[in-house]
Amino acid sequence: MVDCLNVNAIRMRKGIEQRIASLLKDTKTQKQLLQVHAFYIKTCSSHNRFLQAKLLGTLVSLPTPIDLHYARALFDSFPLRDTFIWNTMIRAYLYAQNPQHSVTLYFQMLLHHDEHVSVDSFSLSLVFQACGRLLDWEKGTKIHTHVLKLGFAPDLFVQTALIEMYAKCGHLDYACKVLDSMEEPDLVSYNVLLVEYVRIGEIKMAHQLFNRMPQRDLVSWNTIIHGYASLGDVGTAHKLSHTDVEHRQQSNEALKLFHEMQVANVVPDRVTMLSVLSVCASLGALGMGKMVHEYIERNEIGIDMKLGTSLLDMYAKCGDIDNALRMFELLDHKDVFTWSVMIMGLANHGFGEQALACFSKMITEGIKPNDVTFIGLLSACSHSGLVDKGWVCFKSMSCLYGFSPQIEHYGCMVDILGRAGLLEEARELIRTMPFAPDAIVWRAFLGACKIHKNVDLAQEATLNLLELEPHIDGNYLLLSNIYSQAKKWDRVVMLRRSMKCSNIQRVPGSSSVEVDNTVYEFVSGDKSHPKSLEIYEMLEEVLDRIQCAGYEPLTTSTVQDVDEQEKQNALATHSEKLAIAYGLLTTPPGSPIRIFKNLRVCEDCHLSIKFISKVYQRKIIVRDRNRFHHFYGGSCSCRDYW
DNA sequence: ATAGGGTTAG
Repeated sequence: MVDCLNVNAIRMRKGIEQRIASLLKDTKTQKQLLQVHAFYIKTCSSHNRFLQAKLLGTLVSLPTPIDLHYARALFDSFPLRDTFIWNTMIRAYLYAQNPQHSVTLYFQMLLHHDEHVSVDSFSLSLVFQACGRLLDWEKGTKIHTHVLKLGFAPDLFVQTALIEMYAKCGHLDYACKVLDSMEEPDLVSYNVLLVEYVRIGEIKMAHQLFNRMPQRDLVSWNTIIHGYASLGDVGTAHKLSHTDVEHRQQSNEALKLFHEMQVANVVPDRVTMLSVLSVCASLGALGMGKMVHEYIERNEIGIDMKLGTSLLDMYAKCGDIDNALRMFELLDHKDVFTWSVMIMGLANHGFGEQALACFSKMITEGIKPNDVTFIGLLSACSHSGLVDKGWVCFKSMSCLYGFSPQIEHYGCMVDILGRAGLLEEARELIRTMPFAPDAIVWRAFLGACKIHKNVDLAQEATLNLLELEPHIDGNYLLLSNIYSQAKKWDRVVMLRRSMKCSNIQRVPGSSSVEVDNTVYEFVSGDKSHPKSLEIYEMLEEVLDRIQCAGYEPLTTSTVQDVDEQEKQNALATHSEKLAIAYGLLTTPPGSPIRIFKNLRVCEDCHLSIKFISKVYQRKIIVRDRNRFHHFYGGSCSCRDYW
């Protein structure tokens, strides 16, 4: 009789345990887990280590962020904790962005060997990941000695974690040593090192490693392509002070690798698409970007938030703001990235009011802005001349949203004020802001001095700018422009001379135009195109026709004191005019022409493109260094405010 | 159990 009861009790208990285990399998949120936990406490009179481990393990593996206090309470409530449970808690801290606690717990674990808890290869690889994230090389090295003492040196996962730890802490040499010492490194061991090379921008080292890898998988290809793509992006690579040409080379290398990857029969996925789209965005290659979009649709790669944001960004940066807006509307889920990209896109196209409206809508929908969102907003105000609204944004940033403005935000404000002609106010802001002004701030101010023809303020700004960036030709040219506007030719000559003395190379202005998915590039006076003759004939026709319509060359925007005819000749063959002539020649009437210029458009080109858009009835979209100009029917979307 | 992804001033 007694035996029979026991058997039934055991059966029942087993049934409940199975029920709990299967409930845990379907647990998706912390709330659900709390319910299962409550059920466990109510029904399981005795402790079950297996189920406890499962409870904690499920909690830690939830796709949503978890409450670490609850996880820890769960962990502390277990009377007997085995290695697996300890490891799970270490993992919980690691995943919840609290690696410091992972390390602490690891050391506590070492002290608990009386409970027959012993560190294993899982504990070690987790704690190395934690050290890596903390950049704590000293602890990492110390724990490295545990590996040797405990005999885990040959473990593949431990070795891989060691590589990552050393690499993240900046000791690439040690990381390489570990890799070289491995008898059978697998793909992941190589990939973690590859990722770290790319992260620190060591693309050459990354590529060398990539070349000597015994095999390459999707992650390897995506990593190296991403490496080139991110270096090719002017925004991120500025810190590394690469030139435009280098950016372009890196972008093209990314595209080349994308091609090689397909030749190697590795099927690109959404991650690959993100890199390729960012390359299209930075090159301004709309045709290529559209092809990527089609590829995504054809291969049924779902457009999630990240991919959608990337597509949106590509369209905006390639000048196709309509498709950018369409993409934005199509997305069901938008986060602060998506909204910020849209705001920035509208800002760069000169749609200031729409950018502000977009921000309001974002707030209504409960999305919290971040510091980047405010860069977009302020830049919208600056491109559209919205001074008061700019101040409101700037002030609301700290008052309403709790951000303290960074130098980028001050830079935008300086630009807003300066462009609007409030030079003294801009100068005062530079003086009082809590940052030492950087080159970008001075350049913005100097640009404003140029627009408003203030030689005195320009001079002071230039001294500061040249101290910070003595090797950038554009800085000299900016001042040279200001001098020549004021007809101070002796100063212009002086500047030229000092440029020559310092051996500063001029970056030539160049413009490109995409025809049939091929990008053609022109420099000023370019005769290298096979159809050069036709292009110049076209250009002559264009100049004739716009002159009939009232265009007069703005020779004041030339930088040399030569005679009027020479000035006109120099202006007439500016790269953007050549690119447009080629566009008119090769694209069907009525179709839009998209031009990309590496520098800012000069005033004469801006004026003549307005006329061309009217005479030839074309939409002409120009992306210059700063923003987009949409020319149509004789006027420009910037309303001459740039 | 370890590896890869989207926004940033002119």
